[in-house]
Amino acid sequence: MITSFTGESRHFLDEKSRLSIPAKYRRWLAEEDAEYTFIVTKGADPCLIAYPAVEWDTFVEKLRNLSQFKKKNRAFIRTWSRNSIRLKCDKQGRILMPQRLLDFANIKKEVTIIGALNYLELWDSEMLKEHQESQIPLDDNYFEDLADIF
Amino acid sequence: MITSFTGESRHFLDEKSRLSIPAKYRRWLAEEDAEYTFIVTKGADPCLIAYPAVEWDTFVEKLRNLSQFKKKNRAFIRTWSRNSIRLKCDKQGRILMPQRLLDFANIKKEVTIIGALNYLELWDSEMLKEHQESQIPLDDNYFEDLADIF
DNA sequence: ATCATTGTGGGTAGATGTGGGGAGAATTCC
DNA sequence: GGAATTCTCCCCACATCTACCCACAATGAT
Repeated sequence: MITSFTGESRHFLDEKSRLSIPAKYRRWLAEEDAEYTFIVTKGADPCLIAYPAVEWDTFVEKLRNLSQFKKKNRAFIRTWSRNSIRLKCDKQGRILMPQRLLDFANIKKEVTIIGALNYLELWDSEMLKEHQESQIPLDDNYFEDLADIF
Repeated sequence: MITSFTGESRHFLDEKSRLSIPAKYRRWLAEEDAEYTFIVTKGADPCLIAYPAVEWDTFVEKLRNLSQFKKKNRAFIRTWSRNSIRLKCDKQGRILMPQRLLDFANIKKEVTIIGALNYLELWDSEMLKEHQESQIPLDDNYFEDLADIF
């Protein structure tokens, strides 16, 4: 188990589409992965998700066990896998972001990186603001539901 | 166990019907197979499948367990086997694609290569866009389904 | 105050994807 | 059987992309 990612920080894409991963997250990763490998994929929300390789491998293990002879499984693996890209930080701790993923999350220049326990969320800062406004507020009902878990 | 293939990339058949295999996939293969051998076969969907030799062997192992005394098994094995071709990358990392397979997948010029964990899918880019069943939209249902697996 | 760390910018060598010539092997045709 | 044709795969070429290196300002730590 990896140290949980928390907090958020604001970074900028440079002209070569490189994005610095905050040093604190890289450091947490270092126990498991000296090469700083992330798997970046499209999120359920309009943002990108970056999994440490170790986390992601546990998903893959399960997907591999799905039979290829079911159409639905094939489509599922295809969709999952084609959108997931294995990216290694360069010596400066940056990741080269494919344009396709940047477009999906509407990332232009300023990026907000959110530590979400076992993964990172990469948001276009503007997008995040808009998205928050349209979100369901975390009202009393939500916390009542949480009570079922804790 | 091989590193899982992920991501997708867009390549072009040249006039000699050669197709470059993305370097990242070749590199992942290199741990197992210094000769970069793939077994290419017709997919269940209208695309081609390229297995690393190692993956192919485990697959064959399973097929061998099917009884020859069932007509359907024989037909299946026959179809599967006759369409499977062992192809080696040339020194530039390209594979010479047999016309018969290209025709099956309707591959003209532009090819989308999808890393699908333990195999690669080769799609004609147009075909992939049109083939609805091959895609699962990244909507709420998709992520709900994910929850069933993980 | 000083020094190390971090995030960002940019030059450049090497890797990568694609095109095409040509030698030798394989196949076909007479 | 032997010649002609096709096929395969090597090589070289070259534009583009990647990831290294160095640099430096801003920040944080001692």
